Amino acid sequence: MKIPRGKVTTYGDIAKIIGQPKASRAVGRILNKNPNPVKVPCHRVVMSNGTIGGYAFGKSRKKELLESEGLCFAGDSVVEFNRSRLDAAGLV
DNA sequence: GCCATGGCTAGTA
DNA sequence: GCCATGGCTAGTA
Repeated sequence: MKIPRGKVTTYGDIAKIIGQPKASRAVGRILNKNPNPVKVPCHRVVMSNGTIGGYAFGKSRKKELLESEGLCFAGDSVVEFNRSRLDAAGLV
């Protein structure tokens, strides 16, 4: 919920924040079960290389949501990923 | 491309 | 044993 509209973060960054830097994959598994999608913006979590990552309702849906928040895609990659990426400090 | 990692589930006993 | 990842390495151009 600390990720604002128009910004994204990564599975790995969330793992680091919770003090378990190797748990990035587990973070994805948990987000997959998000009981309150959109409200809890799991669609704002992408891969460390700037590609879209997964989504329980399909990647295309995830892309739509992010585009509606102002992000752009080139294929499966977020354009200007480093500009839109929230750094770890922003999550604390 | 490989593999460590962590949370979970299906399937067996 | 699967997977909504990530980091590192070998091998190619």
